[in-house]
Amino acid sequence: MVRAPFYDKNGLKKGAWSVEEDNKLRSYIQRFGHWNWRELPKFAGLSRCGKSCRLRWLNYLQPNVKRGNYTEEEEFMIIKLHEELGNKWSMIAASLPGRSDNDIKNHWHAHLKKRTMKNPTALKMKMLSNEAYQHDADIARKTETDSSVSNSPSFQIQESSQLPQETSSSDFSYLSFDNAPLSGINWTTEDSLATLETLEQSFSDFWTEPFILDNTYVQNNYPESLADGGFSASQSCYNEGIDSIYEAMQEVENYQRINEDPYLVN
DNA sequence: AAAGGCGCCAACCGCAGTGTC
DNA sequence: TGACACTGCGGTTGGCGCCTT
Repeated sequence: MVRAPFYDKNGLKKGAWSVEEDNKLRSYIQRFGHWNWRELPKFAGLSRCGKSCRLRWLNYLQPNVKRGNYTEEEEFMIIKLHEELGNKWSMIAASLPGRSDNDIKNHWHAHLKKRTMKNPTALKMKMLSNEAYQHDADIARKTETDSSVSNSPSFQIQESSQLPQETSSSDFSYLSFDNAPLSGINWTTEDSLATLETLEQSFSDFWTEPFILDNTYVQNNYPESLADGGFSASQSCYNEGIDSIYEAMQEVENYQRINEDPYLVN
């Protein structure tokens, strides 16, 4: 599965990471943080280049890294965001907590790309139906009172999470573009709730994370100008993605609602 | 049972953007 | 302001494991 370990001409180790190396890197970063990737391997006692350490940490060793078993919401988000952002894997990853850009990229090439290529119209149709539904829903919402708590997205999300399992799983079939059922996914009420909470969290994180006083995170993910309240090219780049991510969040909410009402989509 | 092909994923590589001197 | 260093991103590759023949 992984490349056999070997040493390059500079004496740097390449290829698969050993458990011992993982432990060294993990314990060093947990203790001291990653202040300088280039220098880090020397201090951590690793014969690796900084890049390799960084990649290993981000894609594998970070405590919050989620592995395998993509939920259908995650897949939907990836498909939707990829349609709007293209191969901006880091942007897509920003809206999927615990998933690395590399992981998402691999999942796209291994699974989702084939599905969308096999039946692109099915995806497009679904997108359009969601947009149409969103439009109707917006109009309906405007007719109701603004003070109603039940109109808040979080309330609706919680409502939809109370759905019986059968209803939820059957209505996700459009994601399976070759008409084969999605395998390995057990859509449960708990999953639904957890995923939606995750999505809410992710959207919330998108706004709040730049201001978290975790110097590691700020140093590596956001330009200082953001924390300073200034403006930069990088900020505009982030802003560019916000709309798409927000739209994708709405799409996910939409099909949760659709699942709630079996008469909306057939 | 063995061989070959394919899928998947960890890891590498090169380039671009940003920061620092 | 230009050169250099560092970091992050996206494309690509190597190779293990599973599946098919």
